[in-house]
Amino acid sequence: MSFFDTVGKFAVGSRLRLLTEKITEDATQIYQMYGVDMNPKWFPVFYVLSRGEAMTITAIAKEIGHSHPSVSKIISEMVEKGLVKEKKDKTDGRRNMVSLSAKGKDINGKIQEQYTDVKNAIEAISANTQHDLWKAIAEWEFLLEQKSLLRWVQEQKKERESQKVKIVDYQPAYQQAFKDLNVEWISKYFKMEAADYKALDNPQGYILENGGHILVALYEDVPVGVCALIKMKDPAYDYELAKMAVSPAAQGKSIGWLLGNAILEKARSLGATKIYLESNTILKPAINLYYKLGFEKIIGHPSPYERCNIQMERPL
Amino acid sequence: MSFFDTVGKFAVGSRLRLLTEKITEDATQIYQMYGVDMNPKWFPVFYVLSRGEAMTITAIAKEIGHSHPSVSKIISEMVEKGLVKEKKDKTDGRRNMVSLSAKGKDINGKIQEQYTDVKNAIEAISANTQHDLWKAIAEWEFLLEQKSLLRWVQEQKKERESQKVKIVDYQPAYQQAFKDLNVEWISKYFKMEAADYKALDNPQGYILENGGHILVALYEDVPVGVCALIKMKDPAYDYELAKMAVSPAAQGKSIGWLLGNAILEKARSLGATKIYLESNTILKPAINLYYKLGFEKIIGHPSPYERCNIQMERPL
DNA sequence: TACATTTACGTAACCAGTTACATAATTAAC
DNA sequence: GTTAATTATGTAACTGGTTACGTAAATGTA
Repeated sequence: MSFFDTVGKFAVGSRLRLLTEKITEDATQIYQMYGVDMNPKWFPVFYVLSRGEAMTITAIAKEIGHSHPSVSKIISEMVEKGLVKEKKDKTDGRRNMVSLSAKGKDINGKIQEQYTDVKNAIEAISANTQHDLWKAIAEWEFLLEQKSLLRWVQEQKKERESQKVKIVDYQPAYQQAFKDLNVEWISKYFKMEAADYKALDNPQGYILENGGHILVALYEDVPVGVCALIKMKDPAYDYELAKMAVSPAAQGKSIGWLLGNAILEKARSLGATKIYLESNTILKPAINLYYKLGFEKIIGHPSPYERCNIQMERPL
Repeated sequence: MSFFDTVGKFAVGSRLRLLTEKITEDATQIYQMYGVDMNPKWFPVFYVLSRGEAMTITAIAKEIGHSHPSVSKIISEMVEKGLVKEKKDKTDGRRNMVSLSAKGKDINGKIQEQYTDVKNAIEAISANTQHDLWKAIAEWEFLLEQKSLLRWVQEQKKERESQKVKIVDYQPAYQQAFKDLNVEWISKYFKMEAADYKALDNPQGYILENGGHILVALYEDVPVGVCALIKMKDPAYDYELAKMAVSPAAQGKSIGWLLGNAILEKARSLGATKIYLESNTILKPAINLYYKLGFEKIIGHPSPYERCNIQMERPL
């Protein structure tokens, strides 16, 4: 089984499963050794009931981390063996109150020595290791509770992919992409307006030659995001951030974030001290991004666009 | 799920199972995220085949640590999906040679980025822990390979129980036990002889009053083992170790060992320098015990007992 | 007070593995 | 050259869990 040596950590799951099996396989014999007539899989249920209180199926399930049907099955097996007894709750007809029978309590007495021996055996094994399995499990449980493995992997993917993104200056070859990417979202959520066409059909004349700038995000050399910095007439601001668009196919690569930061950097290098933008609150991810980039909501600035219902600014 | 906090290490198995589940549950979604049309459970098989060589079912099973029927099922599922192809071995008609199909190889290309992201994710999780799960698993695998959990527990049990054994001096109240325990094994393997009855019916007159000693092992105050030190006439020896018997019901508690050591200690305190015994080689556990106690085989000493075919001595 | 929602729980079907068993092909032994 | 033992594989049945679903009781709400 050289498998794990070569495949590495990709197969933690498989490896854990095999270890679990190895640890579990002797369980039946161990119970026999102590003359305890119990199925190992009943143990967690047995244990929580051994405290004496009657419990409902779901309460047991929750405590031991099983599904309720699993507990339901275990209980009916234990009832058959006479280890536990069931009793309908008088005040709540749904509840099935389960508790240890006399025989169950008797077994609980016998099992105490087994507890200590197994516990000591596991501690003896641990004493022979450098790395504490028990504590490591607890840490993993905690970390995966906070953030699932899926999320951890997603972050790695995003990280790796964002390193493949290059932010470059606009060139005439990107005009089509600049238009297409913007038309895509504008026509999805709103209607294209006259001002849109002016800027998108002729970014050269309408944006760049008026002192503006455009940045393009390339993913594997394909333009997947654009963003413009438009020179404003209003003396309170230097530039407006506008025409920001990211291809839906390239989501999850932090392209908006990279583009936004690059454009702020560009503005800074041009000596700007305050950037303006306008948007619409139905574009939640965009608004979120703007907040993350340091923009703050302002009120009372007029807009030529019908679709805008929020204005923001970002001091540099 | 406070369960594990209170039950402690007795439930490692359960706890490992839950962690395995938690790690495994996202696997399907992770494959989806990378557009890889593969069932997570196929992965180990897929991985070993991705090295390019055609392999038999059993070779795969052995390498990944599954049973062969498991691999057999996985392969037929993968064949159905077109990921692998089967081919009967020409020189050995039993063998089913399995290898990746073109489609399988294609997926192998796509999956590479997934490998690195998952590996990095797991390393990122590990970096947030104090205790290294991966290394801890490897250590446990190794230790359980050497000695199963059952054996570890057995040792703990023996250790604990042997602490409940008390070795005490003979008293008339133990005469019945002294006789019964000896009759039990003698009549099981041989026939009771005249010399046996003399010693067992009257240990007081036959052993103690002739300068001998008897020790009794009590387990929870019940006599479960006996052993006598009989004064010898032969000037070469001080005492003979004889009439050692341990109840079969009390096996596995090291009683023979404790009794043997106590009797040697007693002999030493009496100033003896050499102990003699005779036995029969069909009593393998007994002979083993004598060797462990430091006895060595000698030849050419006459015995009054028919059943003896081996003589041993132990210098003190 | 009636109706929708939630909760408790059992049953059924599924899942990913296992062991047990049967069969065919190969290899070893007399 | 038979016959016995071993090996490779597939099929069936089992295991210890799950999710999906249905029903009845309790609870919340208009």
